[in-house]
Amino acid sequence: MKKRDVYKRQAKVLKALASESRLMIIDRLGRGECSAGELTALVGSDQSTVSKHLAVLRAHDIVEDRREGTTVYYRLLTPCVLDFFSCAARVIKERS
Amino acid sequence: MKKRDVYKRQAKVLKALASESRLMIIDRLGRGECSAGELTALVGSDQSTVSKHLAVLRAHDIVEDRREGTTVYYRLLTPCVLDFFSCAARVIKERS
DNA sequence: ACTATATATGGCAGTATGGCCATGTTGGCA
DNA sequence: TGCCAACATGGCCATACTGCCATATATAGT
Repeated sequence: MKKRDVYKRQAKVLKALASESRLMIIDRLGRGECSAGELTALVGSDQSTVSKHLAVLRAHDIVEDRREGTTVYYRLLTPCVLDFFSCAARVIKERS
Repeated sequence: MKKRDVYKRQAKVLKALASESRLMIIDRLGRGECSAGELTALVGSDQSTVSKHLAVLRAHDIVEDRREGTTVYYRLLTPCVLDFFSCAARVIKERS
């Protein structure tokens, strides 16, 4: 693959994560599966807003969902996204 | 600091990186200092566009600049941002 | 002071993003 | 079938981003 395309794909992943709300969701899912409802309460935005954030994460194969009755449970599909937290923490620490 | 603020700061860092052009710049700077002109040629966008990307990276203390005559040289101020590349690569690999 | 080179900035247009409200869909249960 | 609960989706608005062009700034050389 061309190097340019690699940058493009990496930028897409970063964009999918670059949101305060989505980081909250990912951090929570890093501690285990969780329903959309709980995530909505956690983030504190409108239910539709959180659902859209979840759609973004799904579209990027960062999370996957599982329906059980009327409840939809989400979990991390690529747990290594959690590594970004330590990276970001290092950056924030290093520059301050 | 409140957890919420941590997410906000991390999201800002990720946003600063979440751009194909800025990833190209960072990757290049990871291999050593480089002038704004060279970076412009590398990215291939208008000179003003690249200059603005550099301003974003400066504003987030990801790069710093050094003037020598009329030429401005950039270098990574927080080299650990390079870790994001391996993180992103892992994510892309893990989900495919 | 004048000119050329290297970079930065202001302004604009098109597009994307994030939030909300309203509505649609799906599943469980009477 | 009817209804409620849990999510998802469409539409809309305000704001932010990205690219370009034009212009401003800074430094060197004449």
